[in-house]
Amino acid sequence: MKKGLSETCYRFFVNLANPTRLAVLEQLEKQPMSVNELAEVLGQEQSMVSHNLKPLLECNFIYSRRDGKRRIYSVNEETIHALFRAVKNHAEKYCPTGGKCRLNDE
Amino acid sequence: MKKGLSETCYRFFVNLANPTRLAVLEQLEKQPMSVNELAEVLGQEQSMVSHNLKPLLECNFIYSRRDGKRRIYSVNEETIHALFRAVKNHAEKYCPTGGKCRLNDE
DNA sequence: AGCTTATATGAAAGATAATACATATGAAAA
DNA sequence: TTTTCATATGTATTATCTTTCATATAAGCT
Repeated sequence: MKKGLSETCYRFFVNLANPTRLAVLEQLEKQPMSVNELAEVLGQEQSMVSHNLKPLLECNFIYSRRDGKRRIYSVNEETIHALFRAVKNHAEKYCPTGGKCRLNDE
Repeated sequence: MKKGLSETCYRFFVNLANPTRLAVLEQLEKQPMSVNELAEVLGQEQSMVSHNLKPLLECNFIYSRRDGKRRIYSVNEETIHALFRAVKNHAEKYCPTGGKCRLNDE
């Protein structure tokens, strides 16, 4: 198990399989912002957002830079945009209901 | 939390964030096969593979058709190929070590 | 019908991750 | 240098997913 591409994919998808982290990415796609701003926009605690930023940083899904005592996070457009587009394409064709979607019977 | 694209993405990525399911997809990309064949190739129990096929089916990542008493599974090339390519692209640029990869410091 | 092979399902146990709370670090201003 | 604001980290609890084992369904053969 877990060999080759599978293993890379695993780390990749585990990282993305989290509502907070996805919401963070969605926000950061709109504009770069700090942890506190993210926390406020998402209605989550600062520590929780911070915890979730870490794995996103480690896999280079987002970047960060200092700005005085704040730290501004921005998204890796290239990867994230390609990814979200792939999901969107799939969803439009195969998940019409948005929920459980078993189009093909038998 | 979990609104709009985020929610769709969540179901999507949770489904993929599993080594067994990824290995299944990787195998099915090579060729369509049955549960028992998958189980043998992957060195996993039949029931476990079967359990993991279910969510993949529900999200239309794979298809299935009867073949006598067997059931043959095949992959949704369109979605899965696009996805794996996106991961591969990202990995080549941002995950040189394959493991924890924090390229940008500060 | 009864037997065999193939696959799916249920449920409990075990493993893993998410969350909240408390606290620590870090940067800048007074 | 102490105070304040911003962010990060440690840890324990809770929640969630994975896996295994036992069993059920399903199809075809004798």
